[in-house]
Amino acid sequence: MPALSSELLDWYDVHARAMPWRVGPEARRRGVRPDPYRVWLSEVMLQQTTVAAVKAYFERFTMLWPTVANLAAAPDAAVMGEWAGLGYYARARNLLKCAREVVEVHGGSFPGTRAELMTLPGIGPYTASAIAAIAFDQPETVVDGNVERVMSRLHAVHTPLPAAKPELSAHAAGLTPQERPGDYAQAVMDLGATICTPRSPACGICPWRTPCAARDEGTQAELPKKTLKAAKPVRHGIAYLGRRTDGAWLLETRPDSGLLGGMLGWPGSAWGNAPQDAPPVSAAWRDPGIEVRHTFTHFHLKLALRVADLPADAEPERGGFVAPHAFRPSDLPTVMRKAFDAVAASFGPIDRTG
DNA sequence: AATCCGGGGCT
DNA sequence: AGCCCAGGATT
Repeated sequence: MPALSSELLDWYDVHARAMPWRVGPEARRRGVRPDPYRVWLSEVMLQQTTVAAVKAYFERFTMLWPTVANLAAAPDAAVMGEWAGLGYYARARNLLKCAREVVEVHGGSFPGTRAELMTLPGIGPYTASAIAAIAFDQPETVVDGNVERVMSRLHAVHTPLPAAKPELSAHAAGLTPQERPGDYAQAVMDLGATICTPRSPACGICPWRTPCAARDEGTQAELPKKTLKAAKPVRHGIAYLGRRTDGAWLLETRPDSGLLGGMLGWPGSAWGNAPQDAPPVSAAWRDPGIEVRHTFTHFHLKLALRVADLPADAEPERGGFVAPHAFRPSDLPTVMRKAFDAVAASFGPIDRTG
């Protein structure tokens, strides 16, 4: 009887999904090796993010910056703007730090061991193992949400997450083969993404349906168990969308740390239990009667809006003016883009007579 | 160990 | 409307 890993690799040989950053099992057999830069970039983008959401961003980044040296040389604002909409913006800040460290400390080549990769910004236990296994074919064990789910079912682990993490990691490590570790790592994650899904797993076509302990019990849809999460509170705020007579928008780059850190946004109040006025400049602010709703990781936001036409000599206390040709709504994180989309039509044509 | 960080897809 | 996440940094 073949080892469990062999059965999964056989399945992967047939069912591996094509992805822009992936070297499939067939090409690997011909000796093709993945570019560590592309593996790293894709794995960082895939942190807490689905394949469908990542694809367009990956294509755009690799077109603009084909090598890690190209990315390292890019202006911060360009990278943050291209990352806008993908979320978890600390990833983008660490992406640049990491690229520059690879160039300056490692001569432009990613280190090939898990331990060395772990020292780089934005590369933690999961990503270090993924790069070592996929790009450098080292027998490292990859443990992400998919693997935890697959292991909890294969071994019928009823301990709730996150307490079960060590146990699930141990199960995963016990299955990692010495042969084709890169393909195996991707195979387990593909299995979790396509067959061993959170709800309604497709056990009938699963390559591990026979050894699966949860399927024996009929508990596969209940696993992994999780401890209940706290309910999300509602916060309120006000955002100010001001446009000068020459068409320039009043925007600010947010502080490097914290929520939406380093991203472009509309100046506004702090977000708390109740909305409070905090105009960035004295002006005839109007209430368009529109409320933007947005949900972050740990709270719901209800954002009131104010709009104003600002005089040519306006001197705001916060933020700066961005000329119309330099302003791309796609540079904004989603909540800020929602605010723009909600009121953009309420601004009239630009007065070019000054 | 607990908390802080987006956003999209699914049911 | 609530649920699920292809995690890492910070404290």
